Amino acid sequence: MALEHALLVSLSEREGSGYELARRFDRSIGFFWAATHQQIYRVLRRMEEAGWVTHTDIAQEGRPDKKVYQVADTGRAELTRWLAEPIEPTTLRDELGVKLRGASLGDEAAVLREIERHRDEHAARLAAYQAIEQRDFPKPGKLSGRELHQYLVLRGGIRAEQSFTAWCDEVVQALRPEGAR
Amino acid sequence: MALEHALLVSLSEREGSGYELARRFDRSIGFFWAATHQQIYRVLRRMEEAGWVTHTDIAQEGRPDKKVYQVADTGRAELTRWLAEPIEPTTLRDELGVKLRGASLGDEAAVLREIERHRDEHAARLAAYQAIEQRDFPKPGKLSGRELHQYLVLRGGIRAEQSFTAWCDEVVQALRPEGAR
DNA sequence: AGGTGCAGTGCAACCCGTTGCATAGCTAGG
DNA sequence: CCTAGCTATGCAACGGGTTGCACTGCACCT
Repeated sequence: MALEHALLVSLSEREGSGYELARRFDRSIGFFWAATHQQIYRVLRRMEEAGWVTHTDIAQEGRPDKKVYQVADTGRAELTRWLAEPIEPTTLRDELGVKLRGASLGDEAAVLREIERHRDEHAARLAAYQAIEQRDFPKPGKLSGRELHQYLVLRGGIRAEQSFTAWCDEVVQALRPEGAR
Repeated sequence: MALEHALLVSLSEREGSGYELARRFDRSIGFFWAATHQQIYRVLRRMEEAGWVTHTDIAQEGRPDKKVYQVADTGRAELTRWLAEPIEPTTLRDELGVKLRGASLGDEAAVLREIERHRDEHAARLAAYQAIEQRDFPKPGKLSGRELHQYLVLRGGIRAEQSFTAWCDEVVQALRPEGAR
């Protein structure tokens, strides 16, 4: 149920097409809620049927036309309603833990390499998030309102990636063969 | 695709019924991959059709009969194959980030209370995991093989909960109204 | 000249997971 | 005595998400 509301949040900040929303997600709400263009298109249509958003067709030169969506009153009301509603705390969901748990039933060295690969990928994401932090929020102490919320969401992404890479390092340290230590 | 393999890992350690597996998940692999009994029953049946597992009916007194599943050779081979295969690094997926991101479009105080509630829940999980750590792995330096892997998975759960509660605290600190600081 | 990549929308099929419900008998507590 | 909760399995329906594919036209690189 969260994709609808994530789209409402994003469209409340600025109207946009499905394609634009997909790219925005990659850079911000996507830290907490990823989505493909397919899904976004489908959900936008459903939301329009429900009257939460409306769209305007925009003709472009040299590019395909696009549908720019705006939040309607009903959508704003729905978002407010949802924000006040409690949600279930989530649990981690990562296949890597399953692999590690089963490592002794297969090629343990391969699992270890996989963990190193994931560590590198998460470290790269961490670096990307930290670059955004430095560039867009150089003085976090002065923020308030919407900007402060955006910053705190980014902080969540940073903390998650830090913690994951640190865990991978712990695992690699513990499993690296004796000779390599 | 990971539930099948999580079940294979768990059944490789010890045979068991769907019900037992559901409870085991709550205490170990569940840190990384949660599952309901419904899903487990369905997947076990599918796995049996594929020849990965077999079951024995066990009659019990005063309790319903149960189906105890064992891993077959094909299942063992499949698990080994999967363990060597690369998987995609995951991204965080938590509605709470979406709510925080949209907080200024609704009742901000309610969102803050929700974040505090989640912090408490995650802190409780952290405490539960740490209790398991103390009880089952008092001397982690001496572990190796399967036990070491189990311990490291638990460490992943602990780190994730620590990092999440710390993030919630950061958010609460930053958003708490001036007077309350 | 040809391939890659971006911008833009969309269909169809599938898989995974959740929710609500049903059944059944035992045990423990109020 | 009755209700709640545990053990144990399962059906049916739905909703969310992923994957593969299709079409168009421009820009850029080799």
